[in-house]
Amino acid sequence: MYFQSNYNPNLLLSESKSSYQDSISQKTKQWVEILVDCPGIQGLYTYRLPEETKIRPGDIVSIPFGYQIIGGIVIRLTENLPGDLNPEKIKNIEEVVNTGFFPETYWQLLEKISQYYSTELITVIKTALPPGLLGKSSRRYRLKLDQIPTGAEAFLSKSGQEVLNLLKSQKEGDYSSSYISRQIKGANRGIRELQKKDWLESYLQPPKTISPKLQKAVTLVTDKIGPDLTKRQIEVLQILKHRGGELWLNQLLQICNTSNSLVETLKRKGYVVIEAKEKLRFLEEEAVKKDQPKQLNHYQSKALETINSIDGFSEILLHGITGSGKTEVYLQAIAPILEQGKSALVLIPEIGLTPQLTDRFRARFGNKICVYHSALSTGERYDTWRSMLQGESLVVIGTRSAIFIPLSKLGIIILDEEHDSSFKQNQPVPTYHARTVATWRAKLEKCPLILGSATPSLETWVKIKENQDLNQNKYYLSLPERVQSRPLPQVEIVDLRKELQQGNRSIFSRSLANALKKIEEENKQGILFITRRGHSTFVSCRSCGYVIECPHCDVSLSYHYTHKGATELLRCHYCNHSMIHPKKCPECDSPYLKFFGTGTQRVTQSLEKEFPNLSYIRFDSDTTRTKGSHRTLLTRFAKGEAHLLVGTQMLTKGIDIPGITLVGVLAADGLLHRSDYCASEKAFQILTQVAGRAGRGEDPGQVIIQTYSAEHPVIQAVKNHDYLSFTQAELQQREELKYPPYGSLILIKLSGIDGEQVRETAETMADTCKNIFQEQWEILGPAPANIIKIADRYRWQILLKSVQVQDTMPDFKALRSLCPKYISMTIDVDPLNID
DNA sequence: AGCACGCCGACT
DNA sequence: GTCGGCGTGCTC
Repeated sequence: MYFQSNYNPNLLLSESKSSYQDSISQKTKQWVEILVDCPGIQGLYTYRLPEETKIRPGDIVSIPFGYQIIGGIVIRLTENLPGDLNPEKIKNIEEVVNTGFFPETYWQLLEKISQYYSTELITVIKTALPPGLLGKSSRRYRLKLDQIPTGAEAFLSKSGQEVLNLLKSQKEGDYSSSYISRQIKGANRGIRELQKKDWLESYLQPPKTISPKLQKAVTLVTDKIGPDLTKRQIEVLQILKHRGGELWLNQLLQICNTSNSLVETLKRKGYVVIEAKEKLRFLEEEAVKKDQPKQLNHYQSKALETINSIDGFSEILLHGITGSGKTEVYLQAIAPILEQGKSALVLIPEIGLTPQLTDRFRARFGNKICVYHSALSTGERYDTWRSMLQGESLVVIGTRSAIFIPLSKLGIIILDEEHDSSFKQNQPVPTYHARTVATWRAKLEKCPLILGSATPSLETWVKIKENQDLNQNKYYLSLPERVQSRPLPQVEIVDLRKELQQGNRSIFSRSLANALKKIEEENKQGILFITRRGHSTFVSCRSCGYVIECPHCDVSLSYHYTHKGATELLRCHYCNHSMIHPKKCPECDSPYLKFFGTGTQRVTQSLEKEFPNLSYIRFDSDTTRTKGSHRTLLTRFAKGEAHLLVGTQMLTKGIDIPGITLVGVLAADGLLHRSDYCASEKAFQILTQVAGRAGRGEDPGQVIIQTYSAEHPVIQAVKNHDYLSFTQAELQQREELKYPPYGSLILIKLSGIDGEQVRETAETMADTCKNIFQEQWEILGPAPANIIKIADRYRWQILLKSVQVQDTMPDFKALRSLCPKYISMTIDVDPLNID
């Protein structure tokens, strides 16, 4: 009964073991796998389920663990004891603390991820749950006051006396172990001494599963103003009403400059209620001015109409050109969801880069907005998770990892900029793609999933656009027009080869130079976009050609500029090794050691020289490292403090500043020539996105793209704003080679200290792969990775390619057992980067 | 995280 | 010899 309501066995877990079943068979399942979770340890342990106790996955329990009692989450019930555990040693579950915290489908989702991405369930859980979500018991000490004789100090060591005196200062003689240790150094000795004398007892305080910071909130419960109110009381009520009917008590007192007794009277008279609520940090975000839903254009309202008509699971591609008002559609699609008391999950590529977007959500939904991303402090993240426990309807805006937030009653999932590669996790396993996980989650929660983009990924395009007629759960919605029918910017392509032939050695072509002049004269604003190719700002000797390389990786070091007068540093982008920029060439002693490449700094130097009157703001990873600096820089720019914003990749996302009339791309080539199968797609997306920053206001936009490959199909497609023919040409190539979205890829990555050993392992593994996976997978490699050494580890890889899309991945157990301990092996399912 | 177990130096 | 330092490893 417990799991059947939302559980369709054919949906996700067809090949899984019997982990979730109805409660009738619970009798035979006396073993429970529990996720033990406190700072320091997070792992699965098996416990015995006492008879008569009923639990289901997701319940929070307290369990004995070692010498303490801690909190845990029930993951699944099993019949057989895993591994070689001795049944005698297994302890009972102590108590069920909380039931129904996690949505029923949550564990099915995690298990699906575990299977598809070939990752241990526990690793998936660790990725999904913030550590220390549950409390653990704390050790406390209490004096046995009646046993302590007067003058006891005389029998004690110095440490013992200190502990005794500290405990005596508390009226119960009771303190936590951590408090005592903090107050007295070497307290352990004293504690043991007192215990030995039987003057002290120790006990465990059970975990407080939820340890909310409670604070009193005042809520208005009626609108009428009765005759029983004093003038001052009416004033306070009106202030409260004006502020949305609910405030923290201390805030109210401060704002109204009044006292507790007045509010108590209001409570007694039945105008307000005071209740202790969990204090949540995100509610204290600065207030943003409320805004109202905007008038939609024809396409927007048609899209919204379709979205609103959907009930249950469906995948919607919202293909809206840059500036077409996708966000407004999201906002109005979410509003009815909240009215139904449900929640919405909004995933975006990077929070820091899009303060404008979160502001717009705040302005519309106020404190129902909750922002979640990986840069949150543990405390902040913990708060967000705890607030889910409340079951309130919320709008969570977050990055990739927010797909794991356990919102109950999820009403809609939105992935904005769905083509963005930051939705894919490359580094630790599971190498999940948030878009893929979102599809599963929407399916499980029976809610719509909106994928929004100006340049949809080919996967999404094929999946939804080309299949929309076959499957009623798929919708293609198009916003082909900018809001208020503003035109897309003119895109001009400048061939840098011709510039050079005609004697222009500046990094600015004549076209771009003219446009910059115009910006200066007319006091407009623009963006200069630099495509940084991995390690473009390498340092090389002009005399002997020596290039300074990282001693640990197979790459050249990049020159890093922080600020004027700072030590000049060279840094490795891969292992973060850094060294002081040498004055002379280490090889030939020549002083002509210079850095090459078109980094941001190089551009700003040229800018200062050629256009001394143009002011600019640098916007790259060097200037935006600190928290909130994106916002600061963007606000300054939006206020018109500078003519130009000069930066890299980051400029492509979420910048919506009406004043921008010019977008210049200095050298598009860095994006064009890469070995990845999806290089063209990415280049097209990035260039289209930057171009789309221009002309969002009253004045029309202009885009100038400088390149050495003017005839490249990507460049031509960007020039013509032609998503469709670019996509068709690209898809044809993919189909011929059976690359995604027409086939599946799995990348097996091996690395180790000894290059020869890694190579050998890679070879035996590739042979094994050929034996066991041959029927469905073509095995490419082994081959050394593009950058063969990173952080002193040599890297080899094997690529598995399937000529059809696979939705279950092969079992890699046999392969894993072939991997020696000293070689690390990761399996990247649906890799985006194959370098 | 705790706590035990175990292996080394300084003391009644 | 033993007490107590802390380095290592386990907790179903």
